Amino acid sequence: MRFSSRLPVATHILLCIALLGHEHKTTSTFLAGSVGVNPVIVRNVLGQLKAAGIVTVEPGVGGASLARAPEEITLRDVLEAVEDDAGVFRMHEHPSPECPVGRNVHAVLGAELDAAERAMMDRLASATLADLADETRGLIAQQEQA
Amino acid sequence: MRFSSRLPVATHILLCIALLGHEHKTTSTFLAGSVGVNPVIVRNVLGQLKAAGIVTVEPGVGGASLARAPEEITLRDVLEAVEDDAGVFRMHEHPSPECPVGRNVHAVLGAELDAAERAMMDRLASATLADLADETRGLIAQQEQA
DNA sequence: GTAGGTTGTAACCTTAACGCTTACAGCCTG
DNA sequence: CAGGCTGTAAGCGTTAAGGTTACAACCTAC
Repeated sequence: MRFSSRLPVATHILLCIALLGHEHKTTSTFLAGSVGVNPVIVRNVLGQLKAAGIVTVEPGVGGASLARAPEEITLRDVLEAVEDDAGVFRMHEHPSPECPVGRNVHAVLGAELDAAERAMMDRLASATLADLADETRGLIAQQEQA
Repeated sequence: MRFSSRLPVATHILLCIALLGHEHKTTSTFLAGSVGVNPVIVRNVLGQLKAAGIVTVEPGVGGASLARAPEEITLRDVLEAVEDDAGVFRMHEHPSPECPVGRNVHAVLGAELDAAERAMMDRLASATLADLADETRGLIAQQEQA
């Protein structure tokens, strides 16, 4: 039971664009070098972020930039951009309709699981790309001082 | 990015034990019938719940019962019993240590993802088996009335 | 206009996880 | 001792993720 690494990869990409975009051309090859994955994966993720209106990509010339202010991009936005929206939890498929428990477990447990998922999503929605960029900038400054 | 169905299966099993345990012998075969899966899967889940101190199982004679009061069993307990504790989110493995972003993304993003996971876990911890059993009992009563 | 670098996809492969099933040893009660 | 149950190992099929290669479409520089 584990999430794919698409959210971390996408966030890494966005941080690179936000922090390094002014001094490097953020091509898929450059980003792939920082993230440590194949450039095709970067292009796929970038495509999903573009479809969600989070970034713009220059075909031909190369490079990506943010389509919105970093304050307007939350981790929830990123997660929903790169993962399918089928929900986090998956019920078992064939509870017996003859059993009084099997007949109702879907409704009772489903409500609880949805609430748990919502709690996680709300937390992710409270973290913006601007927050993460600021924190990262702080760490970089510390490291340069040392 | 989806969870396995072990948590729903385990919860279903516990509800059966809590609600039907006094009138049926809750063998793995009986439980498998209600849940709609193979008896071996029930035995495996039951084994994990037993290891976590949530149920007791009678080898030989057959049948399972709750080891604690339903009020003392939360969905979080169940989740931790049946899923490995490696954490929900998984970072990408090879961010470049040469890139200032790659060097710090793990710390910055990891803290945020941990907080989101904790929010979900806290929500699950607030739902007890007693709550779910009560709700289920309510639905059953409604259905019998109709 | 052409060469070089870039994006956008499609196709294929490998690996890992999940769930299902069969099989069998060990245990208990009637 | 016979029958039913638990505990567990082993193998199979499916699905998803991630990596890689390949190639068409696009843009800029020369």
